[in-house]
Amino acid sequence: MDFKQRLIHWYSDNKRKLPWRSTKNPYFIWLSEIILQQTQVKQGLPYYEAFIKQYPTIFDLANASEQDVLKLWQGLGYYSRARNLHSTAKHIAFDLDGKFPNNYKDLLKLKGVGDYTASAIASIAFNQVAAVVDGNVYRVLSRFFGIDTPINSTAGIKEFKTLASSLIDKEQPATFNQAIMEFGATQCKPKNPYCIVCPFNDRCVALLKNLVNELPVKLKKTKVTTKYFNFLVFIDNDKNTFLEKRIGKGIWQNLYQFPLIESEKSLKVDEFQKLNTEDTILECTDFEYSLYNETDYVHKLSHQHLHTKFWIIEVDQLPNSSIPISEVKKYPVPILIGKFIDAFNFQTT
DNA sequence: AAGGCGGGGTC
DNA sequence: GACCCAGCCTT
Repeated sequence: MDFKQRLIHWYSDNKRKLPWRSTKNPYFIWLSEIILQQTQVKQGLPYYEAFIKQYPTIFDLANASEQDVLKLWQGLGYYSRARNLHSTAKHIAFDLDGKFPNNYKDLLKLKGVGDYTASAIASIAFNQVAAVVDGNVYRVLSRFFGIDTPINSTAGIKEFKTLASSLIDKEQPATFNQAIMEFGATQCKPKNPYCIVCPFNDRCVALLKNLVNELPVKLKKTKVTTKYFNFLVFIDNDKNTFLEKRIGKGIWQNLYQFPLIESEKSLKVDEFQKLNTEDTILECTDFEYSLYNETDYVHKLSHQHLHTKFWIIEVDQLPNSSIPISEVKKYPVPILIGKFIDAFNFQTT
């Protein structure tokens, strides 16, 4: 049997039952693919279920507010996916009259849809012969063929795309694509792959040359920067607080947070007080504050380690731009803020 | 071509 | 700790 035959045979025996595998609805396929970008099935699954329940059609999603979409996306990360998802839903619903693009070329034009996702939707929903290359495919092919071209180099991206395109089963592209990804996810894993029972262990170059742990090759490592965040949790006598919307280009765009002061280092209580006195950040003159967490909570992102302090600031009355504490949970917030809200008992204040 | 963008899981 | 995950976008 050749590669594709043996792979598809393995898939028929070992595939997981996943909800997006029992539909050809391009809206559902698209939704699942966006959710699964850089996200493991286990983590994305509950979000997929929540989205199809809340937004059964692309028109439901298009008619929602971005804030509501972000709220449902809360905790999944890479929030540009949610913003692009909503934007593209509106585009398809209103500009394209609800007609989902049905080929690789047109799918690629959609915001948030790159080569991988366009290939996935084209093959799975429309049976087009378009090879997917995701992290799983890079790993499977680099090991099976013993290719050490860095997978994130321009040459590597091109080489693996060409290779996958030459291997894909033209009679069943949807099955082939899902099979090779499933194989990479559950069998040819990054660490401790199941080579002993692998259907390819008679001719996997990496296994035969003892290079399984060396492949695939990836360039560079991400440099992590450390930042110091001070969130100001205002509370007034009427149980109001402040939230601000994050704008600009950085992390958590369009999500909400307690007013933030970034500092060069972790602030002690007197340093925080000095900062406020000098900069008159707190316009209210009559207030009491306390530090919620004595030791920084360290929130780790891929590129940033956020050393975070929450300062509780009690005042008599906040301006009209404040919101009732009871409404805080309506706003999409970073998981860091969400965990604080859950842990901090507003009622006792 | 390089860097930014989340949060969770594994080893 | 380091690395990975059904990648994409901007510069």
